Amino acid sequence: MLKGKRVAVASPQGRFAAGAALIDGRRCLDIEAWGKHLVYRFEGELALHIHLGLFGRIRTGKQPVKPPQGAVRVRLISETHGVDINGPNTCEVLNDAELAMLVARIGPDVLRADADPALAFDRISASRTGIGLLLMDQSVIAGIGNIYRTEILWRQGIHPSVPGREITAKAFRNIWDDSVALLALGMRRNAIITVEGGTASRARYRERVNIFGKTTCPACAGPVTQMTLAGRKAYACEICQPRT
DNA sequence: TTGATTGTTACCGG
DNA sequence: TCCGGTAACAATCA
Repeated sequence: MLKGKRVAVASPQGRFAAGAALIDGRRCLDIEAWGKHLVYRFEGELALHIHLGLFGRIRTGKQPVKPPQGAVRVRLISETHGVDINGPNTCEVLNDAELAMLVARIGPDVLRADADPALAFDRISASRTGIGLLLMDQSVIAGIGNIYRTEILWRQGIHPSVPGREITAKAFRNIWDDSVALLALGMRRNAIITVEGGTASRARYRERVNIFGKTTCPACAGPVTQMTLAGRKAYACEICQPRT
C-alpha cells in the first residue's frame, strides 16, 4: 500500500526524528524481507530497516489515519494509507552499503527464491552444535523462529540435540523443504499452522501446532519433554525424535 | 499486578 | 575459535 507512493514520516514518540528526516517525502520503491528483517526501500539509496523482535507490531490503515496507539516508533503516511510500527527491536535508516552488510550476515532465507540452501547445510554439517540451536541461528538459516523450530524437528523425527554434523544431506533437505512449506503457509494464513489440515484458531493466539507447549505427543501419546535451547523453550518427543 | 513471550545482541568463561 | 549460558532490552496480553 506504500509501494510507489511518496511517504511522509512521523515519529510520534520522538525516538526516530533523525532517521525520519532522511526518508521524509521520498517515494517508497519496494518492500522486501531477509529472514525476519524488513526493509522499505526509498529513493536515494536509503532503506528503512525494521526488525520487530518479540513484541513489535505493524498496524496498517486507510486515511484518515487514527491517532497512534501505544509506542509507535515511526509512522509512514501516504495519500491513501498509514502504517504504524510499534515497539520494534530495530528501526533505522540504512544506505546501500549498510544494507549490503546487513544482508551479508543473514543466512539463506527459506522464503526467498534466491536462497541457497547449500550455504546452510555447509554450516550445519560442520558444527557440533545441536540442530535445535542451529535452526534458531539466523546467520545459518533465516526465518525459522522458536515455535517453528520445535514443530519442524518433530515433523522430521529429529531430536533438537542431534549435532549438526550428524544431519545427513537428505535430512537437511527435508528440514529445508518442510520449512519452506510451513512458513509459506503461515504467511498466507497469517498464523502459525504446523498441523496437517489445521486452521487458524482464536483459542491460542492464531497458532495450531503439534507439540509446542504440549505435554503429550499427538503421534505416539508418549510424554513430551521440555528443554531450554538458546534461552527459549523447546519441546521434543523422545520416542518419535530419537537422539541418534 | 505479574508473568510469559512468534527475538537479537553483547559479553563472559570454558 | 567455537560454543553455551546469561543478561538486557522491548511491548502486549491474559
